[in-house]
Amino acid sequence: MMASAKQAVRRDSYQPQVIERKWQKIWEETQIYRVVEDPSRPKWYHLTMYPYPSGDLHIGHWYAMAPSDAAARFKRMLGYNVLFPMGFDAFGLPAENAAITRGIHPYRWTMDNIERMRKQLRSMGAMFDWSREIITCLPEYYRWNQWFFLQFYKNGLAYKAKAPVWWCPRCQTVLANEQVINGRCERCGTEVYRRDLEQWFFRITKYAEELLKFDGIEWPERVITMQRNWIGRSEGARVRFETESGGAIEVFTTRPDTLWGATFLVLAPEHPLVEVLTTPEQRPEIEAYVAQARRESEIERTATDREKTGVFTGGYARNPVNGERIPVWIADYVLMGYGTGAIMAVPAHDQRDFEFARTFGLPIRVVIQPEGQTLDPATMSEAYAGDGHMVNSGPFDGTPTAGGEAIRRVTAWLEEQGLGKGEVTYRLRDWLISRQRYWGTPIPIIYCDRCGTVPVPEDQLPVLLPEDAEFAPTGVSPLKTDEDFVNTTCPTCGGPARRETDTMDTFVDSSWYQYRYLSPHYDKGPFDPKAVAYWAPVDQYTGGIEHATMHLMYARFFTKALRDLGLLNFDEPFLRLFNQGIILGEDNEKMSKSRGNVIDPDDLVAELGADVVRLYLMFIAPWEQGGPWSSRGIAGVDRFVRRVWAIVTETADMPADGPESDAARRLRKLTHRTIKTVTADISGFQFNTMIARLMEFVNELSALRDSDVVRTASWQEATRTLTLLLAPLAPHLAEELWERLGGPYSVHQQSWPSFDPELAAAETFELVVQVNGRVRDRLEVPVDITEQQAIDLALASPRAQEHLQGRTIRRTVYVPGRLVNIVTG
RNA sequence: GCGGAAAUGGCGGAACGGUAGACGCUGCGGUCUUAAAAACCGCUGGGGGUCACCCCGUGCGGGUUCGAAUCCCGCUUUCCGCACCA
Repeated sequence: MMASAKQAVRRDSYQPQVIERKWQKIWEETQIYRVVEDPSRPKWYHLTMYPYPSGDLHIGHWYAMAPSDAAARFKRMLGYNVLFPMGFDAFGLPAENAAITRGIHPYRWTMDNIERMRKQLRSMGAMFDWSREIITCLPEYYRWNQWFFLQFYKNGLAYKAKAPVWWCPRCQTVLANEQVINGRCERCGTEVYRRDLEQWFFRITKYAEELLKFDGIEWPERVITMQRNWIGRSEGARVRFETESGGAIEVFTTRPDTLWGATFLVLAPEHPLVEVLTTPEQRPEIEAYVAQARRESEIERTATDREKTGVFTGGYARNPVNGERIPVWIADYVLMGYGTGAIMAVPAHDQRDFEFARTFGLPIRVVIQPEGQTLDPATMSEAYAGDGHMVNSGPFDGTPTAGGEAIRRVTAWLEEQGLGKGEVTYRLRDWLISRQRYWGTPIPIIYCDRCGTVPVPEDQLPVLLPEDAEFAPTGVSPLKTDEDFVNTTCPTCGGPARRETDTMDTFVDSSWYQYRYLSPHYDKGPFDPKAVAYWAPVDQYTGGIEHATMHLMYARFFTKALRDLGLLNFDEPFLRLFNQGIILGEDNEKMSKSRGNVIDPDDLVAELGADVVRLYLMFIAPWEQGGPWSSRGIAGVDRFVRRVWAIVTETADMPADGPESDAARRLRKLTHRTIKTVTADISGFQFNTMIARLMEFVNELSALRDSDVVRTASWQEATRTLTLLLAPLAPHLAEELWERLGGPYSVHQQSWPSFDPELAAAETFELVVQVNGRVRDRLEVPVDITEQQAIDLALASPRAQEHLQGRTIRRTVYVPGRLVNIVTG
């Protein structure tokens, strides 16, 4: 007897390995996640950032994708036609490194990784529509990068210019920022420097102003702020300073009202006029300084806390507003990439200029006096950047600076005098897309001695990456040395010509992939306009905060550029954005192989099943926050799942022939209250509190497990509802339970349960009685209690009375549904 | 450095300006068992106590408010991004 009962229990215990495999197979056979355009239903496009195929799916991928899947499934149960695609961001540096260090071709390495990761992704049980998979390193994808490049080129959005790159003189190759370790080449340890190279740019700055507008999109405020700061709009004026050695230095200043206080100019070390202005006696020092600056990163150069360095060129310029002769210096904190690469230094009113002037003994002149005090350059300890009135400024003496008044008047005057003009500049720079690498999209340009720069005609796309590339251990791009690739004929004159050997930044691929998913195999253009009309733009985008500025800015730029080319008819690619946090190791540190704190999702799936992993990831913390992994924590979720399994399977075949007792009615109310709160939670991606509510619900069911309530309609409603509420979170578990409850296939084609507001409403609440803001009593009262009744009850409370002894009541504060606060004198 | 964010028990976290610590973990005690595991039940911020009670408590220092974890000002620490990693 005992033995067979135990066996029966064991045979019917929760076996995720069995049910997960079973349902994944059935879902695939019945293609329930395949989606097509359906104008009869509202669409919902949920996009989660596609992974780089680095090798194995790690827990971070799960953390991005599993809750996204739950959100997408929830929308589907609400009746939306939901598109939830997946693909691979397949070009990039690691594949090329594997080729160099291990002799594996980047294509092989990448495709093998994709094969493995695809399997791992399937184990998650997500509703990805695999028929729409995209892989960016395949010609059917990257030819459209080339096509976009050509459209941009034709429309002045792609251009070539010199820009600095990290150069290793030993390897004779360009290095990425991450390949430069403490100023040295990661491969050979040689000290590296920045060298100018002709490279391709996309003119994102044309859209700087529009990119500052976030109308119609619901993005986290912090991302919007970061993008605003990244674009860095400044209003000011451009002013010309004539030099004595010929040529003029143009500076941009946000404070034209301080022009009379400009006592020297500072050029970026890379500024073209440095060469002209430098006097013979200053030359050795200047050249040494320029060489030094080329070894420093921008972060180092612009650090405001380090000691100011710089060198006098020996040259002078004229301050256009007062004719004063002022020296021209160079300093590394001035960057060629911002403004004009030259600044006028006003040490009295700019902190960096002040420190520079103090370091080198340059004059400081006060031209803005704050009201009620007098600044003296000799005794000032820092620059004064506040308001006041102009002094030592010729015709403008006495002009108040408050409200930008002085800036407006001086700018107008500069324009009148022909000395300068009002201007807006941006910190945002044009997007440098050239990479001196093999594993990327070839830039479709041909150089002909006779015809110059010639774009590859559209009908000759794609320009294919040569397969038989040689990967030198130095890292020199194999395209450069591939004669068959480089040598071609000019499309215009038919003469001998050379191909561009630079490839594109992988951010080009990810700037429009959201549209390729809509018609992944369309070959008449980058996307089928009909599919775009139905699905685009993305309704919900989810991914890491690390993409706040670059990827998300580039994708916005692409959408606006494609709109202006007539390819799209909307302004923004992603209507809503959500950034998930990161999962740390059990030691609260970032997961890394060297720390040995990496959690492998494959192991967890094998041991506990995908549903438990999914649930735990959603339970661990608020999704936008993330947090440390805990083996103990996931064991708790495993217990929860087993309890759900036991309660539902044990009572699945129970007849609902019992009477609806008070306990059953209370359960019914709890069921509806749970639907209400859980729906609100999942709508806002509050998965952790959603699961906590479900745990409370299950704890209650557990308490009733051995009572008569299990034989009631209320119990059946409760277990069916629980299964439906779990469906987005734990899709396999829910499907299996649904089947055992006798529900029709598939639980994922059912509607999200709705609640009866009357049943979900509470009948009483706990009225808190405070005296002077401190809790003194709690009273169970009906929800429809009036203010007067609540106050009377509070005043009558013996516990409150104790604290009211000998005091005068000044006032009472009533918060409906919550509390009464009695305030005494 | 610049830009962005965060800080609550032993741990992860919960909390429309209104009961701080839901839910889970850990720990302690118990039920069941020859025993253990599992499962189930109870307790679990600190201090005091006359044990149906009081005081303290949300990184630190101020402020606003009848009332502050929550809002404001000033700090500290930690994390993320900084344009060729993706």
